[in-house]
Amino acid sequence: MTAGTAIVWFRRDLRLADNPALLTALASAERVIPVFVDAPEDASGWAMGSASRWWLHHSLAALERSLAERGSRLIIRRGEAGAELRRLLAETGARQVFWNRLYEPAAIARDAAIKRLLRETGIDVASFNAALLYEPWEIGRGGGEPYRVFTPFWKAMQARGLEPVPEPAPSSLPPVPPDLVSQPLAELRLLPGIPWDAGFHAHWQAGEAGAWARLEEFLEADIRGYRQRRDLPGEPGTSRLSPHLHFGEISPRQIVSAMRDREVPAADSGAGCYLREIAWREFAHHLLFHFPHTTDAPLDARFAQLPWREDGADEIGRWQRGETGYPIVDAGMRELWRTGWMHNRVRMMAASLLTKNLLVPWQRGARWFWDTLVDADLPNNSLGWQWTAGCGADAAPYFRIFNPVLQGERFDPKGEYVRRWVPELARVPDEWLHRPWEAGAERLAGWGIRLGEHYPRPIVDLKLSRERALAAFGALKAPPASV
DNA sequence: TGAAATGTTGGGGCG
DNA sequence: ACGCCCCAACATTTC
Repeated sequence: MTAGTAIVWFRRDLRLADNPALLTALASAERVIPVFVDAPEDASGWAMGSASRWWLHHSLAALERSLAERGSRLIIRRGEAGAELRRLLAETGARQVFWNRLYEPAAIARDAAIKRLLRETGIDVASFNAALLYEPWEIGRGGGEPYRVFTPFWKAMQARGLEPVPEPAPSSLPPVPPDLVSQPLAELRLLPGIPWDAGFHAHWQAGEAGAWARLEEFLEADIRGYRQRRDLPGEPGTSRLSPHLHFGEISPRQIVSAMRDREVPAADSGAGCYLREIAWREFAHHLLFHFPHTTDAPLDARFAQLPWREDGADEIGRWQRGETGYPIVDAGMRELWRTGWMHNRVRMMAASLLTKNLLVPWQRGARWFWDTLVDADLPNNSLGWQWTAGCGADAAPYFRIFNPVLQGERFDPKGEYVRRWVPELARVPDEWLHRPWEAGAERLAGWGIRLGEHYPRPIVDLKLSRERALAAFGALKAPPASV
C-alpha cells in the first residue's frame, strides 16, 4: 500500500543507502518527510560533545545536499523530539513514523516512550536496525545471559554467520511540501564558538560520500597491511571509519559486504582482523544494552572502592593539554585536540597513564574523550575506558600497566608520530625521543630544549606510580566466584 | 592489546 | 681438557 505520508526520523543514520527506515517509508507511503530534530537538552548527562557536534553539523549538511539532489528536503526542527514529531504529524497529516534504532540507555527510554505515545494516538510506528550486524539481544549465552568476555561473543557472532545484503540508495525521492518549515542548519549552533576546529577539515569529510571515499581508500590501500600497521600511530594504517560509523553515514553491513567483494576475510588476513574490530563495536553495544549503568559506574563494582585520586585537577589539565612529559602520550592528546581523533594504540597508552599511573578515575578521562572525539560513541567509550582501568568486561588485568616509554619505542620507533604532534622534540634523536629526561641537560640544550621550560618533565615517576597502582589494585577484595 | 622480575641456557674468556 | 664465572639471550613467572 502506498498512500499517505510517512515521516522518517533521522538520528544517527545519516545516509540514504542501506537505510531500512527510509526504504520502508518509500515502500509504504506516497510522501516521505525526512526529519532531524535537535534536542536542546539531554537529561542523560551524555549530551553530544563539542567535537561530535562539529561532525554532526557537516554530516547534516551533506545529508541535506544528497536529499536535495534526489528531489527531497531535510526538515530540521529544534525541541523535545516527541513534541516535535507530533507537531510535524499535525502539519503534514502523516500517519506513519519510521526510524532506525539507537542503543544508549537514555535513547532507548526516550524512543520507547515516543513509540508508545504515538501508537496510542493511532500512528503507525516502526523502528529498524541500521547500525549493527546483530541486535544486542540477538547474541547471548545459553539462557539468554549476556556475554562479558569478547572471545565467546565473537565466536557466537561468527556462528550466526555474516551474510549481510545492504540495500542501495534510492535514486529519487518524493518532494517535500514547500511550505513545511525547516530551521536553517546554522541555527542549531552545532559549530564551536571558539574556532578550535580549524584543523579538522584537513582530516575529515563528514557525510555519506566521505564515508565511502574513506572505505574505498582503506580497502584499496591499507587493509592488506592492517594487522601489522594498525598499531603504528605514525602510519595511516587504520580505517578511520569510526566517526562515519558512529553517525551512521555507513553501516557495518555495508563495510562487511564491501570487504566480501574484494577479499575473503580469513582470520589471519587484514580483513579478518578488521572484522574483529567491527565485532568489538558490536560487543560494546551488547554490553551497554545489558549493563546500562556502565557509562558511569564500573561493571565490576569492587573498583568503585579504589583509592582514586579525585584531587588531581592540575594533573588532569596537563594530561588534557598533552603536557605530561611522556612524548607518545602528549602526541596523542594533541592529535586529539587538533583533529578530533586519536590513534587507538595511543588511546590505550593515554588512558593507562591517567587511570593507573595517576590514579585519576576513568570517568574523568571518558568525559574528556566524550567531548573531544569526533567519533565519541557511548558504548565504545565506556568499554574502552573500563577495559583500560581493569574494571569492565573482559578487562585488562589490573597489573597490565602500559609503560609509555617502551610503548613509544615499540610502536613509534622512528618517532614520526611524536615529531608530528610534539614539534618541540623534533630535533631529539630516536634514541632519546621517548625518554628525553634521561638525555641530560647538556645534550638537551644542544637540541634547543630545557626541561620544564620547552618541554615538561615527566608528570609522574613511572616505577613508583606503577608500584602504587599495583598496591592499590591488588588490595581490592578477591573477585566474586566466577559463574 | 604489558612489564618487570626471576630462572635457564649456552658460549666464551680465563686460570 | 676442564671447571668456573660472566653475561647475553631467551623463557617463565609474577605482579
